[in-house]
Amino acid sequence: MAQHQESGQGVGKKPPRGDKAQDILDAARAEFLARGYAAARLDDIAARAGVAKGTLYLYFQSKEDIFQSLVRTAIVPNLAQLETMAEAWDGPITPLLERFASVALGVAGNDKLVAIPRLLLAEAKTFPDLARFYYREVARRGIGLLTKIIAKGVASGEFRTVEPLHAARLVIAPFLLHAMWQSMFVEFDDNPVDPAAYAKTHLDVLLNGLRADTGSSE
Amino acid sequence: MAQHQESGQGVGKKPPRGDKAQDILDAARAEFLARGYAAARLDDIAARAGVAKGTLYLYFQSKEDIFQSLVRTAIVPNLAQLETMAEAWDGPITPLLERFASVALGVAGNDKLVAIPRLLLAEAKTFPDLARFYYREVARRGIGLLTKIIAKGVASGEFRTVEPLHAARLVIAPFLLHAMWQSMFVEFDDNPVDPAAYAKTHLDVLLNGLRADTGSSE
DNA sequence: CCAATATGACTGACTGGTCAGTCATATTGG
DNA sequence: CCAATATGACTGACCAGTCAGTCATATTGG
Repeated sequence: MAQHQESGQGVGKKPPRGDKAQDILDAARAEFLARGYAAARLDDIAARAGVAKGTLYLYFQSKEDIFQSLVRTAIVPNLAQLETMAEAWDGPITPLLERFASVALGVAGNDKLVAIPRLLLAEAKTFPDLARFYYREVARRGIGLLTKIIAKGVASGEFRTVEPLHAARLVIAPFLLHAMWQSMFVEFDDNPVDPAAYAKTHLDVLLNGLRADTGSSE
Repeated sequence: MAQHQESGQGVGKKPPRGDKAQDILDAARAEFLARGYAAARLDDIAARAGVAKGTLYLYFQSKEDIFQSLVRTAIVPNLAQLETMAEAWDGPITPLLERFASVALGVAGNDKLVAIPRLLLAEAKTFPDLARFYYREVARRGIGLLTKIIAKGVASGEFRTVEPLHAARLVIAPFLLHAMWQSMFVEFDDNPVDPAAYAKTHLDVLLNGLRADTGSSE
């Protein structure tokens, strides 16, 4: 019974196959997200992906391998793009940070993108290799990028003297909080914040706090 | 079935053993923390607590009940204390926020305290009741407290006009980021930040950003 | 052009191990 | 001596991973 076939529907000829591996990863993300790594069942992942359980093993070695693939493909692809943009940037830093914030706002509100770090947070102890990978490819890289940008702003006198590594964290922390809050509490959060307005307040306060114009001591 | 009760428990005589329920909860926290809820084994929890598996069921109904008890006893007890302090506070808001920050710094660096929200973040979808409980008793309450404080600062003219709910989040976000970063990456973080210095930079930038003295527009 | 044959992607019933929860028995202390 | 408390071997459900079999499609050769 049962076959598949995506034949008929065809977008053109009849590619007998969409990318099954990708279907499986999408299904896996949804299941892992909903139940956690340990509690997610391969039967459910297979069902959601529209394949039989055995098929999973044609594309992946094990449940763990599926999880790993998921994490490895989740390196926000924007990161490289942001790096290039930052590299080329010439004028004042403030608008560059504003660009960053709008990207961050999009990421923080996108459940698919937030899902991976959230899972990894829960499973970091179980998959130290993955945690290390994520640290290197995403966390350290992202913070490093921001650190350089802030340092440039400090050097140019646009910002007052702060430890750039600290300030870099201050830039993204509010987005992280927002993402976590969302994913835990959406369903029953009375008095939810408007993400765009929140981001605006954040940047407003942060930039005002970083700006060199106050004669503040210290 | 099953009943528990901590009857005698006496602090007096010579309890050959302290409060077993508490021992079990401590052991459970450690195991849940290390492996996640689903992967933690009751056998291990029992072993770590120094009791037999059956004993767990004299004190708790089920694995889920243990987890729930853990979360319910984790309401940072400081919260009530902070609420009282804030209530009574009279002078300028800035030093009050500094007090808060130092408490937050302690919490963010304490693995035992961070463990619970981290677990809950992973399991929120599986235990919506617990998530709601935590939202009401910790998250909303904590944010509410900070919101009121900020609002007072805005009303008094100490801070410029900002949405207090947003600013409240800005206060704690960097501590959350720190806690998450720690628990995921400690083992291989080259270039770790000094928590106290980081907190200092945070407050410095935030307060400078909130202060009403800049003639800045907006 | 159309059998006959070959291929391998895909299936899903099955197995073997794991673990939450039970309960008959043992221990403790009043 | 008998509750109350504690034990740990046991059971039944559950699920990751396997593998013998199916069938749609491709290839061959008549």
